Parts: sequence; structure tokens; C-alpha cells
Amino acid sequence: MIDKSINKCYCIPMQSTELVLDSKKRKEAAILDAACAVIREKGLHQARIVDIARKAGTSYGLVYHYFGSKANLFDAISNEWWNSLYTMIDAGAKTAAPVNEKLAAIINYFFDLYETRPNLVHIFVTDISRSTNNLTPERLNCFKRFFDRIERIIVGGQSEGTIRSDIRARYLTYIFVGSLEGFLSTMVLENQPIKGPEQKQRIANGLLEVFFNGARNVDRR
Amino acid sequence: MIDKSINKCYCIPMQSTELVLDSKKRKEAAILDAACAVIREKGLHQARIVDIARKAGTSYGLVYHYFGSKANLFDAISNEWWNSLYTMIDAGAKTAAPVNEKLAAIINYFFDLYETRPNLVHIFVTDISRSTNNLTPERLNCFKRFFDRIERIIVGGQSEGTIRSDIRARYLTYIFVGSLEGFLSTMVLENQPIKGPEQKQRIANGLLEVFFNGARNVDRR
Amino acid sequence: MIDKSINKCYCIPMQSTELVLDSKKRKEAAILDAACAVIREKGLHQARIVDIARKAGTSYGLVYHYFGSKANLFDAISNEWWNSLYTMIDAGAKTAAPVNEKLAAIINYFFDLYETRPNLVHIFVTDISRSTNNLTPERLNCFKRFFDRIERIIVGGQSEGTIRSDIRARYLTYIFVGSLEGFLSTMVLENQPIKGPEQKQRIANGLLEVFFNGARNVDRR
Amino acid sequence: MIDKSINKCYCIPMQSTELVLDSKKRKEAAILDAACAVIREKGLHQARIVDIARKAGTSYGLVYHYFGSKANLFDAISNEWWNSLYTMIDAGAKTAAPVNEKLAAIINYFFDLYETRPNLVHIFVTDISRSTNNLTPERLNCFKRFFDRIERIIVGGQSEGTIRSDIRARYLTYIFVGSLEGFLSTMVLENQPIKGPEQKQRIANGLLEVFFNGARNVDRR
DNA sequence: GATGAATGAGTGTTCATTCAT
DNA sequence: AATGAATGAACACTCATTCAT
Repeated sequence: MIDKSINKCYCIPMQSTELVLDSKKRKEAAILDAACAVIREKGLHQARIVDIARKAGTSYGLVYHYFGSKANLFDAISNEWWNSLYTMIDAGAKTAAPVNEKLAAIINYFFDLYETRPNLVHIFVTDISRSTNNLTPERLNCFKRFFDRIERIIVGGQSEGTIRSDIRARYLTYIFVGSLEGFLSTMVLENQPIKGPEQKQRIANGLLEVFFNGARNVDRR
Repeated sequence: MIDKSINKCYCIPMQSTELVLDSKKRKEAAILDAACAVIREKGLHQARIVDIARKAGTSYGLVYHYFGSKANLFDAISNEWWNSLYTMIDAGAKTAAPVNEKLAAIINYFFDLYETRPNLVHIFVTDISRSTNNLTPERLNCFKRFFDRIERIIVGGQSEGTIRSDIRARYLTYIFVGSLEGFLSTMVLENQPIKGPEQKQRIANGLLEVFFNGARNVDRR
Repeated sequence: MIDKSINKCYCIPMQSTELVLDSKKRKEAAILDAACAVIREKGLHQARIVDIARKAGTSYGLVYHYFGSKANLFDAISNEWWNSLYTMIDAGAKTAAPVNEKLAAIINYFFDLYETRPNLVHIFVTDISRSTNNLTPERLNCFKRFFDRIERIIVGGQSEGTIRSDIRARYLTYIFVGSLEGFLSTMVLENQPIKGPEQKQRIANGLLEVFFNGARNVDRR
Repeated sequence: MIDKSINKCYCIPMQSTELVLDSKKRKEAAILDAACAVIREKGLHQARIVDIARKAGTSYGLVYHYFGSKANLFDAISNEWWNSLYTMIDAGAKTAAPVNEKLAAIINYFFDLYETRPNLVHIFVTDISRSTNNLTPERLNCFKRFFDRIERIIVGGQSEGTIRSDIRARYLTYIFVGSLEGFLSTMVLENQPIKGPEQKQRIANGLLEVFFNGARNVDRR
């Protein structure tokens, strides 16, 4: 259900079916990969183009040749992040799956991505989400589009009666996304790897459980 | 229950009972206030010492006279944030109040602070929480101390049987803090003021409701 | 006998046999030359990188491109000084020339250099020799290596019986180098040019004469 | 024969005969002492007024109250150095002592001073002698006056026939002072203390011996 | 006299960006 | 396409000096 196309690494997959992946694309991908690694390590502002180029095995002139500016380079990363995310959510939204499955898919998407492309998730949590530097209206919009999509799912749940309507869908959206990001942030900032699929499942279940059924001890109800 | 001492503004309270608030403290406070405003507006990295000084109505030399370096200045802000937070939580923790009240107090603390000192909350959401620049072990520790306190409250709830024990207290902590931060982030980044005490109450209730009882529509159960 | 390779100017020799002296080396040399001039004029500390760049006809950014820092730039000058000096002494030391000729060669080296590259000699007398700023162990070592080489020559003289052994070779070294530096310092600080080869010869002879035979009037002995 | 007044410490001698040494003088002396210590340690340029004041146990405002500026403070040290030196030489010059005794007195003056006030000698060797920063005509004049006095002594020796006249008195002056400074520099820069009066005597003798009789092995003559 | 708050000129250094080769 | 030499705006920070108290 989940589009995992984002999981593909930027750099040349060894067993690529296309025999000729032209050098241009290859370099571009190497630069993007390197950019993710360096930005993750140092943060967007401290990430120097020279470092990125060096890590990508090219000259820094080439970075400008391909991307024009540091801002553009970051935008390329950002856009890829958001587009993958939107695509994934939209693909799920079309299905007739119940709300909890749709939300589960989103949670899994993030955790899967954290395993395959931790740098990107790190950048999302830090420089994409919160940097005041980057707080252009355009960038805020990316977030709104994300929230809107989640909200639509939740509204869907409210319409079909599976989600309570006495709390605004927008608020529920913030709570859902906030919880998810809370987990990701901690893992990312403390550099914790996910220890096996069971832990991933446990966390995902915990998130969904609390979101749907709350933290209250049922025995006492 | 909640220690609101942090709410006092750094700058000279107009109706100060102490007639003499020595000039030194006054300047220091003015600089801290200005720093919060500028850092909030531009982000830590883009905040120039000259701007802060100008906004504080002093020369930039004085900023160094008092704080020694930009990093120290930011640390002063950070420390004040964390210490106020710890103090508030600890004060609440001592009481015999039920878990939900303790958590409500924490939620209220954040939302009240957002009204009285929005700059500080903004900085928390952006530069204190997420900046990779600042990811020193010491700064991670501040976060851990915060989480540990929340976790202790939740463990308390698990012991007394009001909070379910089938989900790790640490996970519940991430969910609780994440939800709360989710709201704050949105308000902060979209520059939304809280429209009156009713809205604040509605949000706070929403957060607690979902955390304790979940988003599921009870009718359908 | 004396290796005069150091006498070559950093900047492009007008009658260079190599048609292509790549621009990179040329700029680097121009910067070093300019650095010598500015440091000589203002002293290491007062020498501003901007001045050096301007005198070299480049931007100050390029100075950093090539040398990384002011300290590195100064080290480059220093190292060149010391290496040339060591090379010269070592070349002379290998020969079977008598001690007085070896010492004469060293004296001549300094005075020749003072004519061809007065800036460098000036810097040696002031910033290389005496600056407390620069008194790192590494820099002291450079001096020690210089003294060790002179001492070895003098010990050679003591062994072969031409130099008295009742005074420690180390002391004689200090006296020899001190006398030589005494002359250089005066010329350098008073900005005196050497007036023709006869004066140079007279000074060199005076130095050697007194070092070997003393200042006492022989008639009276 | 040698005026050792310079040896007195700036700060209050415990057994002062004047019972009341007014606080003003005391502070001034403390500042001068501290200045010597700090300048010796860091070099003139790196010596901060704050450091000097702190070491002197006063506020930096007071340094300005007494000395007006950093340059003045350094001049006070410089002047004291030169005046003591001139006084000492002039006192010796008036006597009918033979040249070698006069020069011996000068050598002893320096080495004695190195024991009692090493900081001052250090500053002489580094910042007074060689700093290009300080190369004002006035400061060069101080040196000239020193050299002139030595030259006069040597000319005296040439007149009375004890010193050879085939080498210019000025050159002999450079050689004498250079040798002496060569020793001092080494001791100062390597932070070597003089190990007892015998070593001091040995060095002084060596200097005079070589200056008068040369380094040549007499057996071979 | 004594203090230290306040000032701001001055400078080393970084780094995105341009462009000739 | 690819390189890296060259540029200069921008900024943190130092520290001598002034001056109100």
C-alpha cells in the first residue's frame, strides 16, 4: 500500500536494471546523497558546499553547475521529501481502507524510511520542520499540505463514525503528527537505531493504540 | 500549582515595587529580552549580535561584557528555559494530585508561557529543540531530564493504576510531549496567537482527552 | 660554497626560462612577497591580511585559499627562512674547509641575503627571533637547530685545534651568532643599506677578526 | 661601581626605611610590576590592560588614572630601563678604570639584573629591542644613546692603545653588545636561570675573553 | 582615588558564489 | 561537463579607552 519509491538510494544501485545510468544523473544523485549526509551531521547552516562536494567525490563547482545554489540544493531535498510523502499519503487515501489502517501506513512509512534513509528523516525532523531560517511561506505551505492530507483522513474517520467528532479534526491532526514526530525526534536526536522489526511494530502499535484508545487503564473504566 | 515566576518579563516591570532595580541587571535583562526577540525572528544562527544589541538599546560591546559570547548568551536563555520548566514540573510532582492534573498543569504551563513570552516558546520549538548545531551531549541531557520527569509522572500513574501498563512509560512520554509540542510548533511557526482563554482550554482539553481516552468514537464501541 | 638558492625572489623572475610558471604558484609567491613587505613594515601583529592581499594585488580571500590563516602564512615564511639557512649551513659543513671559512660563509650568507631580500632578514631579526607571541616550543626548536649546527662547526674547530677549548663551544656559539645578529639588527632597525661590497667585506672581516683574534691591540701584547 | 638602584623591586620593600610609602606610589609600583610580568609572559601586544590590572590587584580604570594609556605604561617601563642603564654606564665611565673593567661592569649589570628582575630583561630582549611595532624614532634613539656610550668607552680604549684601531669602534660596539645580547636572549627565551654565581662568572669571563683575545687557540699561533 | 559599565574601531576568518579554463 | 582559483560580503569577537558614579 505504501509507495516505497523514496526508499531507493540516490546513488547508483549496484544491480541497476538500466545498464547505462548516465554520468550526469549519477553525479547529481551522489551530490544529493552527500548533501543529506553532511546536512544531517552538521545542520543545514553549518553544512558547507565544499564538504558536500568532497563527500560526493566532485568539485564544488559542479554542485553549482547542477543545483545553482545551496538553497536550491536544499529545496531539491525538501521537495523530494514532501513529494514522496504526499504521493504515499495520496495513494493510501484512494483506498477504501479504514482510518486506522491509513494512519498505520503513514506511521510505517516514517519508520521504514528511518531505517533506509535515516539522514533524510533526520533532516526532516531538524532543518525541514523547525528551522526558523527556512520559514518562508512556501515552506510553511508544504507543512500545511501535509497536515491537510492527514486532516482529510481524520475527517473521513469522523464522517464514517470511527473517530470522535467532539474534537476538531485539525487538533487531532496535530496530536497524531506530533506524537509521531515526538518518537522520530527522539530517535533521530539521540541517534538511536530501531532494534529490529519487533521494536518498530511495538512503537507503531503504541502510537496507534494511544491515539485511538488513549492511555487510560481500561480496567478502571 | 504551577510556578509562573518565569512569566515575569526580563525587562523592567512598570509597576516594580523595588524602587531601585540596579542598572546592571536592567541592561542584562534588556539584552536577554532583545536576544529572545531577535533569535525568534531570525533563528539563532542568523541572529546577529549587533541586532540584539541595537534592539536592547546598547552597544554590542556590552553584550560581550555581560555574556562573553553568543553561545553563552544562548545558553543563558536555554538554561532559564530548562530551569523554569524543571522547577515547575518538580513543584507539581510533589503534590498528591492525580496524574491527569499533573499533566494538565504542564500543558497549561506551556500555553500560558506562549501567551506571556511567545519568543521564548518559539525559541524552544526551533533552536532549543531541534537545531543540529546545538546538539551537544549537554544539551541532549537537558531534554532527557525533561523526559525523565514526565516519565516519572506517568510511571506514577501506572503504579496507581490510572494509566495502562501495557505500553512503556517512555513511549507514553514521547507521545504526550510530542502531542503537546505538535500544537506548540504549529502555533509558533504559523505565528498564531491563542484566541482567548476558551481556545486555550479547548486545546488543552483536547490534548488530555486524546491522551487519556483516545480519538476513537465511543458510540461505536 | 654557499647555497644561494634562497636569494631567488618569490615573484616571477623576469628572465624565467620556463615559459609557463603557472598562475597558482605566481600568486602564492606574490602573496608571500607581499606578506614579507607588510610584516617588515608593520610587524607581524600589525600586518593586516587585507594589506598583504592588496599589496599582492589579490583579494584577501585568496590569502586564505592558499594559506588558511595568518599563522600559516607566517609559518610558511618562517619555514622557508629556516630551511634555507639549514640547507646552507649543512652544505658548507660537508666540505673540508677550515672553520674560519665555514663561519665566513655563514656571515656572507646573511649579508648577501640582506641585500637581496632585506624584508626577510628584517622579519628574522624582529618577528622570528624575538616575538614572545611566537615562542612556541616548535619555534624555539628552530633556533636550537640553528645553534646546534653552528656549535658543531665550532666543536670541529676545537677538535682540530684551531679554536680554544677552554670556553664551551655553546658559549662561543652564542657569541658568534650574537655578534652577527648584532650587526644585522642595527642595519635592519635603522634601515641602513649596505654601501657597496667593500663595506660588506669590512664588516664580515671585522666580525671574523674579532671572533678569532679579539679586540685587543696586538702591539701591546 | 655599578649602580644597582634598578634592582629595587617596584613593590614595597618590606624593610622600607620610610614608614609611610603613600598608597599612590604603592599602587603605581604594583601596576608596573604587574605590567612587567604580564608583558613578559604574553608579549607587549598580547598583554591586556585587564590582565595587568588584575595581577596588580586593582581595577583597569586605575591603570588609566595613573598612566593614561597602554603606550604610556610601556614607556614608563622602557624609560626606567634605559635611564638605569645610562646611569650605570655613565657612573662607570667617569672612573679611571681600564676599558676591560668598564665592559666587565656592564656585562655584570645585565646578568645581575637578569637574576633580580628577569621580567625586565625579558622585555628588553623582546619588546624593547626588536618589536617593529615600537620602532619610533624616539625609541631608536634610546638604542643609539646606549650604543654611543659603549662606543665612547671603546674609543677610549683605542686612544689609550688597549683596543685595536683597525676596526671601527662602532663595529666593535655592535660585536660587544651583540655578543652580550646573544647570551641574554638565549637565557631569556629558553627560560634558563643562571645556575649560581660561578656560571655567571664563567659566562661573563667567556664574553670578555673572546671579545678581547678572540676564540683562536693560542697554542697554534 | 577607585571602579567597572559602556563604547566601537578594528580585524581575522568563513563560505557561498562566480567564472575562466 | 568539470575544476578550483578568485572574490568579497558578512560577522563574531577583542580590547583600549572613556566616563559616570
